[in-house]
Amino acid sequence: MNEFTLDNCEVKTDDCGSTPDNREVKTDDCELKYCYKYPHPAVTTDCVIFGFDGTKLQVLLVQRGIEPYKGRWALPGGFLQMNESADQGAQRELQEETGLEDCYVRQLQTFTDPNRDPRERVITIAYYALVKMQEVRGGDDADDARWFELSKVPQLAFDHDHILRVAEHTLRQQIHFEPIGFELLPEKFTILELQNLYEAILGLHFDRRNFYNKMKRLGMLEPTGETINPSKKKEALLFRFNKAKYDELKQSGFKLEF
Amino acid sequence: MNEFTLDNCEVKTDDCGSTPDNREVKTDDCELKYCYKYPHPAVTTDCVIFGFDGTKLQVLLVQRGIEPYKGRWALPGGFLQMNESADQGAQRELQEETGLEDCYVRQLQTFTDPNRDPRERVITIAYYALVKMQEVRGGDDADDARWFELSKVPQLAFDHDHILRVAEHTLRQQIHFEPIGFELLPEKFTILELQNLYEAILGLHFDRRNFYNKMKRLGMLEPTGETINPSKKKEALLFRFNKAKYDELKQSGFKLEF
DNA sequence: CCGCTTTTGTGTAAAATTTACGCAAGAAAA
DNA sequence: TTTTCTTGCGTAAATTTTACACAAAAGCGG
Repeated sequence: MNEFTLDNCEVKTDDCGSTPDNREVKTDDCELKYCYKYPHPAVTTDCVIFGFDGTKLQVLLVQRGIEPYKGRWALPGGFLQMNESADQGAQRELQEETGLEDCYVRQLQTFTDPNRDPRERVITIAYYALVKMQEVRGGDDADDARWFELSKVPQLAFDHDHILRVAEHTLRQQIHFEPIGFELLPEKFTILELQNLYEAILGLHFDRRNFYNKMKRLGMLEPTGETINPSKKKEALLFRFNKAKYDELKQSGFKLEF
Repeated sequence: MNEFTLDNCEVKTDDCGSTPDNREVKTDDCELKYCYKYPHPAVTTDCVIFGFDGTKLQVLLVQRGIEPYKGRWALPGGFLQMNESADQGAQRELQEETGLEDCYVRQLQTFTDPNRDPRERVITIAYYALVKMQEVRGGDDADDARWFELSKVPQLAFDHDHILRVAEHTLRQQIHFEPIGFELLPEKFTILELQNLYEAILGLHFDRRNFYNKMKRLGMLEPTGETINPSKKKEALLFRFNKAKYDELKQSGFKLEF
């Protein structure tokens, strides 16, 4: 608010309770004090949180405690605060849900169907995040949050099924340009885990030896010298992602393909 | 509004004038009748409209008639209506500005910096559109709309410079997966025009003969039999985009690269 | 009309990359 | 001890990309 007036004016009186952290709060006996000449939609952020267990892609969902869609699983999310950007809002939601501070979080798309929420007009700015599952602490409060294998996600609340499909599609596209897969893996990983991840994201199958050769040639994998033995057969080498090498390659204009 | 109540309630009284088509309307003497318990941001859509003149990429801008940023050029846009999706809103803006009905329009990103509008909190859902410049009629009203060569865009209003940069980047990425270039070309075009377009979008230079061979091998160009002679030297063959062939290739899982 | 230059259509050999496998060593299972 | 997995690493053939060559069409200056 400053020297310019807008046709939609906001009028603030005194405070009337804490600001809403999510859509669950339900109080009707309170003054409606934010008034505009024209209707404004409510704005939320929702976040598709992807994880990887070494074999399959997973997504973190929360169970709704109230109507509408009470009992259904949904993407974690909440109302956008007036003093934060949507990026900050999504990061805040993610932190509340997983305890993680610095993750790969990107805006996905904004969903605006006038009827996507049965209560009032709500548009949601959707995000997707890639996290290392191992570092996520369980749900803060009761266990209303759970990882689901991507192929076993139940029907979700609102249009969240649709949002999830868009997120999967975007992840598939994104991996062609950035090595975002590494955001989903622990610091040290085997080639097989890396290949499983790429196969899970792209829905393709690669020849094990060709995948190995290609990764080696790209030079973005750095041997740790350590080995691990999950299969109880031959020992497998552990690698870590060589970010310096990736940045170097990116500068000289290279294209990441699989 | 239905059986579920939300902590933010909307109260409608009688009508108070037409709904706003854009942020330019300025009336202060009118009742503020849309009230919510918590503050709601205003929501607009803005559209980056790309065109191609055969050599350079262009963008359609409008000149602002009022404060803030009066006189500055800006992306065409306006407030989101409560009964339309953002997609419909963007399409409507585009139609008003260019007269075109069926264009390639995609959501770009939502910009939510709390201070991006000096008047009140406004978030904008940005879109980008690809149009055939030849088919665009001049600005409806006075000539407040103009095409700008991408490299000659002046400083824009609000955060529209930033939005434009994001749109350019997205266009560059998008062209790797879909032959969206054809949306920018007239129905019949020469190989040289197509190459100029790809070079303009990607910021690269290709060898003319290799580009020709690659396009030919992909099989998405269909000779029209006609020729054209813009250079006044040798006649150039005119092609059209073979969408059927593209759809066929897409189904068998091919990747578009340049 | 004649050489000269520009523009366009088409090709081809070498370099690089992708694809399809082969092979052997380590370790548990039979 | 033999078999069966799993993993590390290599290599030849097919395909694609890259770097050029060449000639026909057409304007231009003389």
